[in-house]
Amino acid sequence: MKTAYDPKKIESKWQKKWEKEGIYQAEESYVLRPTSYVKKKKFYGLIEFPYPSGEGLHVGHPRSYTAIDIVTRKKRMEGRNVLYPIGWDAFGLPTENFAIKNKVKPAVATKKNIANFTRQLKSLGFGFDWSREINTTDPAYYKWTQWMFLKFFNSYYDEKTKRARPLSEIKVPPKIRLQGKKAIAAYLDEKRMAYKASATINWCPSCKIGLANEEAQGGVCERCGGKVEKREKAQWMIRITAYADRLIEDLDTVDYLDRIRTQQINWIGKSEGASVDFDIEGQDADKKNLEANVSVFTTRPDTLFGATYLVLSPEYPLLDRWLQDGVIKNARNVQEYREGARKKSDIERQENKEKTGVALDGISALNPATGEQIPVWVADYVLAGYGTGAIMAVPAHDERDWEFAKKHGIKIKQVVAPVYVDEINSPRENKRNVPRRSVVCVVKHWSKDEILCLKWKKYDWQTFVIGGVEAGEDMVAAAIREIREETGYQHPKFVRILGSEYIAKYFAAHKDENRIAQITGLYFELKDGVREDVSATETAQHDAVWVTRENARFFVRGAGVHELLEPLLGGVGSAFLDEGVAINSDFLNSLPTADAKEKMIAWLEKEKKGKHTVNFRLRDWVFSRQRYWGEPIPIIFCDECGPVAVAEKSLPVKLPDVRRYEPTDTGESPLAKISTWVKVKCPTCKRSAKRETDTMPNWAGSSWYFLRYCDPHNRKEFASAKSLKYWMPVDLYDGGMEHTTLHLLYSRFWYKFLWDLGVIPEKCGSEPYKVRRSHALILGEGGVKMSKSKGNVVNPDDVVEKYGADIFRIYEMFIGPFDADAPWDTHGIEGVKRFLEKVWRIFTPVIPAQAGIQKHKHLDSPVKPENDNVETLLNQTIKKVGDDIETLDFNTAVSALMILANALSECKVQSAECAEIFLKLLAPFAPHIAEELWQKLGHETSIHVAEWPSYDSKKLVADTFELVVQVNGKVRDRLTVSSDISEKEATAAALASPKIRAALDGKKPKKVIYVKGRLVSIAI
RNA sequence: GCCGCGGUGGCGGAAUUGGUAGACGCACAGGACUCAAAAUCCUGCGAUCGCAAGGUCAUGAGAGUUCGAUUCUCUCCCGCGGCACCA
Repeated sequence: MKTAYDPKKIESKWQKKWEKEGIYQAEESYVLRPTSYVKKKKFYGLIEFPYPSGEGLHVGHPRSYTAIDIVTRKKRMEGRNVLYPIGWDAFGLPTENFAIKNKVKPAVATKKNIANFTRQLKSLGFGFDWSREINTTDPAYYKWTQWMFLKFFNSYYDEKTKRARPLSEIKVPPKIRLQGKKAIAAYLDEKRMAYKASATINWCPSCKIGLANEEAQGGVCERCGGKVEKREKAQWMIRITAYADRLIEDLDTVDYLDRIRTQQINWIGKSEGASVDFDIEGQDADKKNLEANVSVFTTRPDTLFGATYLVLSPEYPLLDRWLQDGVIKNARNVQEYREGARKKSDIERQENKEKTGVALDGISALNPATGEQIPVWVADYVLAGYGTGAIMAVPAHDERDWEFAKKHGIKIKQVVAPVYVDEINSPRENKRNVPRRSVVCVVKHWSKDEILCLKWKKYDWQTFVIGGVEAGEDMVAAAIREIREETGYQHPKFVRILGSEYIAKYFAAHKDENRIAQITGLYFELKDGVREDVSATETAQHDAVWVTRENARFFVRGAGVHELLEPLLGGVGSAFLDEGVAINSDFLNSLPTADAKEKMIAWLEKEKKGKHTVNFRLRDWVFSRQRYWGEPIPIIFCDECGPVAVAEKSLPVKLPDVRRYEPTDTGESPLAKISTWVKVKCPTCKRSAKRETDTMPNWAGSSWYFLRYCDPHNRKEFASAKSLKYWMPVDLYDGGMEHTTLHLLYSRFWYKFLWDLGVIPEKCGSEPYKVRRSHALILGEGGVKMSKSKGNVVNPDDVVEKYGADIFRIYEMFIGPFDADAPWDTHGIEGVKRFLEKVWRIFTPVIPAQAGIQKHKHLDSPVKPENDNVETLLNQTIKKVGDDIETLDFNTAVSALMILANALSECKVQSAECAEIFLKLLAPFAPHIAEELWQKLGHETSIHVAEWPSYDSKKLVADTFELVVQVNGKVRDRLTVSSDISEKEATAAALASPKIRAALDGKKPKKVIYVKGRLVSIAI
């Protein structure tokens, strides 16, 4: 009797059995069962452990979990010792807010939410190893989070070895040691990896919490979406910036999705340049000469000659002193401006980009290159937090400075590059076959008001191609006139180059098609041969100058000159050109031919006026949260000893069980009110002291959870070295893009730090995750984001209730490419339902007849002879499904299974062998139905520990194939031919075809191309 | 503005190193079975011309390379994501 496919009947049955038998439990690395091998290869698959919110599972969760479930199931079937763990990232705001609203304790709410999540996850049949379940709010877990915080507290970053080291290893300079205990302590405090400092932080007034930079992207709170304010507050900070370089460099050693990689690199924002010291001149109220200098950071030291003023951010520290000492004469204006800037929120600063500022009266700076006195300004377009908080402004070469200078009437001076043209050979020859030396100059147009301007001496110019984005036709005409006069050359050619369209137009007008190719070649030459990163777009947006002349020297004005010309020509210096005359050409000529930036840095270093500097956008990690539901920071403040670490043996510092835990407006943690908890004795001097009352951000617990999974029940260590050596690094980690600059960055940093200290064995490598992939969103029906307010949220419980786990899982895999957003489609899931029903129908009737597993040598031939034989398709499917799982192309893997099922459904009789293979391929995707049918086939052990099928590579190709015959690229005929057909035979067959003969129409083929196994292409 | 990704039927999406564009699924239409419905099965399904055989046009637009381009190159347009007064 046929029974209908009823997921409800089978799914919970198998879920219970699998759990009871523990088939998904990872084997310990060191406890070996008699049946397993000593060197069983491991596979560590990881998903981001969920935050157990009150809302329960979202349909987005299973997309990630099913994907990694499929991969790990395949690995298990391939004989790997698989670790696919699960746990809870349970500290944090949403639970706390939920608890406040519903008047329950966060711990209680968490427990309830976890129970609900557990039920939901189990109903989906994931192969998680529940015996390793962890929970960040469990004191046995956060004990180690606190322990690690103390590692940060008690370590410093050794710049020489580029590694974090224990603070005990630091060598305190004798000078400081002589100053006594306090000085030593202060010295050490400054070096700590975790340090408390007063800083301007992002404060969310609605969450009443300080946020890390990463959590306040775009000036908006990551949690509630509200506007973020600036607040001055003493905060625990973690020195992630020390690792900025390594966090970029080591990306080369791992396999991350490209966009994850670039996003991290962007976020860290490395830029290389120089710091330049400007001497400041001025007098204080007592007419005493000021002795001060302002250091700035610039990525364009080569434009130093063009620096015509200096700008300080409103928060610049020296300003306070100068205002106090009466150095600044217009103190009132300056103070007013600073107040105004301080009040502005980040958003206001972003929205209103008009450049405001105040000149500092009574102060000037000296340009170290020109020796010129330049004004000093305060303006809020300079950010306090980046670089030194001050800049040198080069209005001729920086848009922002340009805008500011124009508005406030500040002098603008260009840096001009003289160019030697004899360094490059032309790719083409002139009419007399003499190799012509030529040069291509691409000059960025830096403002709308200025036009590219050429200065030339009396040279014998032959050809010019000149143009400018903003240059009008009249400008070109004027330039032609000028060049005629100057050179006496009567027929210079000018083209306004804006891209190939313009080139084509120009030369089409002159009926000179040859030239088009030449010009196009020019661009290729520029791109491929000279400088790769001059993109086509860039080329089009720049003015181009093309000059063919030997030993010519000319000057080109405009920003970007050096960048673009240097690598091309190799011989450029920097000089400051005023009114067309190179004032400082002596300096220029004294420089060797090398990169202008480097030359300038070398000069600065020689003159002790600056040095090579690298700057990062990344800031230190703000680690304090003024909320209750987080790990207490295990620090005690003592009036005598300062911040003191809680003794290791006293960990964990448990969260006190309290009645009231609402946040406060004062910026203090609710814990501060619990005096019985706050008052403690100083661990060092035993005097009365106070606990730190801030808690950690929820990124803390998630920064190392993957390590705990390796050895989750260890009471002596966060994980044993042995287990870490075996399991780490994670082989495959999937998570959301939204964590790229948060959790992913933090945890990489955290891991590197522990690795530096050696608490993670060297052998594990410096990166925690070998492969990082990212799933995309599941959108609501119609392609909009799912949200409660739109009422388009799909609840996984409902889907499981209606369709069962297997259909749900396959649907989510089939919905589209794993890394592309896809809308939920209520009809689409019906198709998957039909597929599994079909699978059920195909295999149930045959099974009773063949119980006991007989191997059938020959697979039954399909009903329809024109179908390829099933054996080939079977082998192709084994390959396809296996390969697709490796590359996470689940949608096409499911499609391949459907194709095979469709073919099998046309067979009159099914063989057990074929059924077994099909079910094994299906098992990772739909574990329940595969297991049910598998056991009906007579197996007693689970299909999920059965061996993954292998394919016969000889049987991937069918006996015959359809040979396509093209004439001039168009398909004219298709012939069914034997797979081992030779080129000669194929060509002959093609030419013999009547349709082809008709298409040839008596003409003789010029060329015949044969592509093996595919086509014959005839050109006439 | 900068960086990254993408643009293919009514829809989600396939297409190996350039080699039959539209696999698989959905929706839709017609048919078989049925008293009927559901389920299932069969057929069709990019546009256009044609009774048909077959032809022509089609992968955001325009060009280029090629016997042959969704794929490679160039330009332009549009969408998404990230960063953004980062010097």
